[in-house]
Amino acid sequence: MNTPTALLNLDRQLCFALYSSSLAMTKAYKPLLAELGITYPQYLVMLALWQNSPQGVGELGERLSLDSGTLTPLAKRLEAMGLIARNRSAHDERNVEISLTAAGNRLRARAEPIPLCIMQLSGCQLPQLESLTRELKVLRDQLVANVQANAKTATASLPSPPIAEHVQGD
Amino acid sequence: MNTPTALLNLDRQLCFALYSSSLAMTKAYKPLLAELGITYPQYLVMLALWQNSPQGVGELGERLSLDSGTLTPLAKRLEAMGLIARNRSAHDERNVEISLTAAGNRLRARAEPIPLCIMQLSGCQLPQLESLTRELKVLRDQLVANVQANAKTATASLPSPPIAEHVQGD
DNA sequence: GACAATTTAATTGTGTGCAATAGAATGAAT
DNA sequence: ATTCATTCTATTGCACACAATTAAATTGTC
Repeated sequence: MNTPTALLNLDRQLCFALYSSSLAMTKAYKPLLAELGITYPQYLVMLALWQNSPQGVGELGERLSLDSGTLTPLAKRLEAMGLIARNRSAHDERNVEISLTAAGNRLRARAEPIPLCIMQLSGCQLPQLESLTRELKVLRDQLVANVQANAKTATASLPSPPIAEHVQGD
Repeated sequence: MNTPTALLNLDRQLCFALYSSSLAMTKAYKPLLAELGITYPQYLVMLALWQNSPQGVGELGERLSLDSGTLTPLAKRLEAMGLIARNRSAHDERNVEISLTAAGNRLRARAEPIPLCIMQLSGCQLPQLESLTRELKVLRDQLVANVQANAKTATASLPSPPIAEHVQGD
């Protein structure tokens, strides 16, 4: 038997390391955000709004790489909590502008200690976190760009297998 | 105005870098996995099974850090596709053993070119990917361990704010 | 001004993730 | 043997993610 699984080893997959550490990160935030009454994706939306308050749904989606199918219900929940307001733009009625309410602004103060809590939970020093963050952003941008490019040229992604149906069982 | 947002800047958040690159990775896999007829989490389950075929639901959940609420319906879909079988253990009827079917085994051959495709899409060299994978696993394990420990000692997570309600608006 | 093409958000449907609960099986103590 | 706590998987309910479709508003062209 050859070693066909070597490259498919779960622990070698960058994708799984990403996936599992992202889920672990979400779980680390959960109790902290529970005190603010919001979820992790809602927190990301609030972060984006704290930086730039009236922001269109499309803009926000671009920033967070989420589409309207995700953002619309999420924003409605934040609106129901009174943290944000949603209003059609006066200039272009197709756009929905999302803005912080007073309560949404106040929440920022309560969120400020969170980054330090997370840094402690991560067990890393700041420079290490920053370097990892930088590397991940480069990876993300590469993936987005290359996947985009591949989708345009379309067609060939996986090399079509040589119809090899005679595979030895384990 | 002080600079309270500095640490809350979205682009400085490791959490967001993780989150967005993990989503980008999922999107990179999607067209490749579509040819196999499976989703990304289903692919992770198959990776785990290709390494070790009869595996209990609990074992699998531990390996992938997913709970039964996620795994049960996912496994049922893989079963409906004929890629795996689910059987109660003879020794302990509480355990459900998940094993690859012949079709599940055959699928491995078609999955083998995937890692190289992803490596190309990531725009990185192998050593770089390996080092990033290693760093992420360390981070994940740190988070899991520390969050676990914190949950046990319970109570204090966020420092209770000094009831500061007088926040200047933007 | 009418109208086709485009842009934008919302809706619908499927598949995760996960907390909380339920329900069955096991093992230990009586 | 019965009871009780424990250990498993399954179910339920809620909140994402995202593809595909719909619907409304705008722009460009005539």
